[in-house]
Amino acid sequence: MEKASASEPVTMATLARQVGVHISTVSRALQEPRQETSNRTTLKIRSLADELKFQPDATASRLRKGRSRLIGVTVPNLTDPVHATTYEGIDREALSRGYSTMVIMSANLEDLSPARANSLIRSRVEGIIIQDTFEGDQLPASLRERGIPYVLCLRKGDHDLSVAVDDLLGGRLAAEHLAARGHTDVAVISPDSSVSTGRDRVEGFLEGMRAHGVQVDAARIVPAGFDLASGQRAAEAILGWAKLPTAIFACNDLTAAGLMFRFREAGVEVGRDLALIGYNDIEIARHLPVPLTSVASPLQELGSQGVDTLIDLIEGKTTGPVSLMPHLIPRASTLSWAG
Amino acid sequence: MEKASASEPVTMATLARQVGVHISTVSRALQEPRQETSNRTTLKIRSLADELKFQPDATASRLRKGRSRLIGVTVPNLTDPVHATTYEGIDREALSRGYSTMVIMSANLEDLSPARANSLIRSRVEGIIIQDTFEGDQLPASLRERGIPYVLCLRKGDHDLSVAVDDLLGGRLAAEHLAARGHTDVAVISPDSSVSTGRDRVEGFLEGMRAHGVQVDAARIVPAGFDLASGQRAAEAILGWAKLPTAIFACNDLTAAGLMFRFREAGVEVGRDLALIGYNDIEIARHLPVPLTSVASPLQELGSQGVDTLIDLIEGKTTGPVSLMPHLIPRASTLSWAG
DNA sequence: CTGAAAGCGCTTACAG
DNA sequence: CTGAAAGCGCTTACAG
Repeated sequence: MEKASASEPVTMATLARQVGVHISTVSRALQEPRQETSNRTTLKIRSLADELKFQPDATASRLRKGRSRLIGVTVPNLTDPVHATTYEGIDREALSRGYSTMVIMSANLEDLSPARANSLIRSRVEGIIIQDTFEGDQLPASLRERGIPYVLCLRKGDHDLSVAVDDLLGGRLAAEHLAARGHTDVAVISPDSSVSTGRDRVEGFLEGMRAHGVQVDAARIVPAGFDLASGQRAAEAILGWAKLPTAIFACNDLTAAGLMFRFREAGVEVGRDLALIGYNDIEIARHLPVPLTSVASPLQELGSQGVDTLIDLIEGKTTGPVSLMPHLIPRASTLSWAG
Repeated sequence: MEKASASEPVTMATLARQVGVHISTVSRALQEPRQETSNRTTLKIRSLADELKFQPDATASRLRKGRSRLIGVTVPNLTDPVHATTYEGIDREALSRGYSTMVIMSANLEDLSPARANSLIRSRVEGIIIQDTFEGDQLPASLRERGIPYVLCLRKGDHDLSVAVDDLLGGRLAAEHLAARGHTDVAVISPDSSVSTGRDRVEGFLEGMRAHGVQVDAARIVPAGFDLASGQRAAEAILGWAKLPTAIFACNDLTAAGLMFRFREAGVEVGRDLALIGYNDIEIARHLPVPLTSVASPLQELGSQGVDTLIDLIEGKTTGPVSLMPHLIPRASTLSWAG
């Protein structure tokens, strides 16, 4: 509650004065990583720095070195556990590589124009991980033009280096799982088609079903978002159909949970009456009343590879896109269907 | 993919040279907020800045001004929607007040010592919002000693300015709701008692029940965490009791969901066989198979008040602690109990 | 209004 | 090893 009287901030000049050396000597003594030494001056400087709890001004150091060791991250929001988990992976890896991260939630901004990176650019981040790209996004081109290294993470773009899960494969895995269980009348919940994850999962699924001789009727593709409420609305729509499908691929775990909950209200038991597959295998999936079969994405890993790729770019190393493998985790929501 | 040839970065010096004026004139012309003007030089500078997509180096500006306009935030993690939502509220308000935020996830750090704020201090944040404090936390004292303004948000501490929901009241609301429905045999799921939210909710609840003449047996207080899995474990434990309670206060929505799911597996239907109350009213609460009665916390509001309070502190204004009111949202999980 | 100078707190070649 | 100087990109009192 009480605020210490704002005493003069401790700078290297303070330490220099008190030890009686030149400021450049202080700077050298405190250089990270610290070398083992028995130099008395160095030791004296370090112990005084500890005592006064000196923290060097990163602002000044960045300015002088021309390197911020800062990575910018743009996310749509952090309340979606998919984005939060990926960002956690990014931050953890960035820390271990000696970088800090700065995150921008585009949900908190007025518009999604390239301007959403401006505050990051002003902070002179060395590169940007774009986790919130969408169809028609101008940001990547704008960064390319300015020579700022960037990587798309989670979602892909048409002409940009991306670190993502192979969502086409994920969709196919879901299709194969259902096809192998004899499902031919299936529906797909298609989340926001302006982002690659939604599009690819649906496409991979349709392709996978086709490979098994099943053509999914366009009328059985239901548009939705990435959340619970839209899953419930989708269930509502499906309940109005003349005939229920025997299986549904939801492209997203929260959406799947919404479907499951709404169906149950209507007396349709997922697993028994209807097979259901989610996507990402977030924590809740395995804990739902009927444990949810889901295509697991290695999200933490995704974030950490995103950082590694970006740092390669920053350091001028050659790198390529990264595509991580999803895998399907079968659970009761697809296993107890009678057929 | 291709990286633009890293052309010379555009600085104010670049603009000055091209327009043929002194750099200080450029600085003045680009000062925010921009004044309307018809000064030709100013207009020329601004249009060149736009053309070259000049973004002033905030690092340099911060150093010179001695103000970073940066707020640090420490959170335990961001995968918990409670913390993510609060942080979103913080970031939104900070933006609208002209500040940026920098977040530290303590889950990504080796230890929780006061050192978790060091990178924020090195970045010269003007103040810190501590969202992850716990019993015995040394960080607040350490910041006080250094004269760095800070506010506890969400969780409270013993001697620190905090912006929090009145969790004692929240616990009491839950107790009153249950007592009014005739429950006398109740259990409490007590999350991590090293954080104030857990302690206060339990204490308020016990007090509220006592006010209605109900003494909760210590054996009916079950320790747990803030997540689904620990709710399921708690349900497991309760299912082993000789007699089930008629109502449970879970202190957390995810924990409540875990209880609900595990009970259902065991044939115990929440709402019908057992009343259940969660806390925070996160999105999932209303969407659960049995909609969950929950004590709603205004988390976005909490974050935004946290920022306002911190900025008051930074600007040397007098402020006091903020306590926001929770309110109970009754749903089926407590309404259909037969009594 | 504009220019010239000083300085924010560091780091780093360059001498000694 | 240490000191002295220059400079990173800004901003801001001070002159003119």
